Amino acid sequence: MEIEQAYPYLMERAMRQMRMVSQQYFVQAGVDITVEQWVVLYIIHDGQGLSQVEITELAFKDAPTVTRIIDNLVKKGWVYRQVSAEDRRKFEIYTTSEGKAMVQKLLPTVMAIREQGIGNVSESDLRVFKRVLGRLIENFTE
Amino acid sequence: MEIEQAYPYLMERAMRQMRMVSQQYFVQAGVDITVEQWVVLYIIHDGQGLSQVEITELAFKDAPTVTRIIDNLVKKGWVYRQVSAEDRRKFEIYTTSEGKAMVQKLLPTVMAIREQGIGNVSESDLRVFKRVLGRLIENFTE
DNA sequence: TAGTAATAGTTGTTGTACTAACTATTGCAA
DNA sequence: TTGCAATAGTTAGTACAACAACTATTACTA
Repeated sequence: MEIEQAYPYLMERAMRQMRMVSQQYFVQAGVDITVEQWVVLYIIHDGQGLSQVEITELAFKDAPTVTRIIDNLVKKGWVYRQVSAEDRRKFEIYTTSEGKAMVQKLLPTVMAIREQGIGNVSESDLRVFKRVLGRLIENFTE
Repeated sequence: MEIEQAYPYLMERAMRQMRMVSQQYFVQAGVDITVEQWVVLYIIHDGQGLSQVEITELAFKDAPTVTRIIDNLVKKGWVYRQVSAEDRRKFEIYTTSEGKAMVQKLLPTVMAIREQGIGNVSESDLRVFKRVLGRLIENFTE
């Protein structure tokens, strides 16, 4: 069937495999966290005090999704919201010490996952791969 | 921020852009269908009489998801289930004439979308791109 | 400065993703 | 042939994705 050779299908499949493997590793590490939660937690950890809009842009997700993921991260005690002093519409989002510990705990796993995916891919192929991804993003941005 | 250069982030972003653009084109074509519904509809159209398990494997989705997508396609009158004569646990799934018409209507759009994504990518870069995707799939399949 | 537009974030709805638990049917083996 | 494992599919629960509608606050403009 021709669809199996189409690049969107291959991308979908690769993403799903990667997500499944990541989730398994998180479970093995004894941490109750989803891949999406990890992405947002890492962004918050890396940029302490970001607003939700800024997180939205960095995570490339929409505002309601980010609201809910942060809700979940707050419930788990890993991040907290603080109303901005300059603009009371805004929150500044920070990691708690538990959140920081979680990032430190998972970071090696995340790096290992990335490496597992492209360990046997040459530098030049990886460059081409990223270049094509960049083209796709451009070509689908009106 | 380093995360923006990581390949999983780029893949996520490219997929999301592509999905958004596809959805817009479907709306412009005046058809109420999601990208996932399109994928499943196309597979059913291409392989008349497939069981849900077979569709599950081809679409690379899980069984409950396929059940619900087919439910939605049935509601829209594009496909129907028929209990298998040999194995009464199974359904054989077929497109209705409306379903076939829908595939014919959308196929050019789908091809155009694919082309829009990689129109300015060289043949050799595309080969490398697909090769790396294949590696990723292998590397994340235990 | 009053009125309105823009911005930040939330809530609700529908559809999909994943897991687990379930029913119905079939296949296999003691 | 009974009993149990495997298979096909569904249902339930939680989380994320996309869209629309909403509140609260800030910024702009006549």
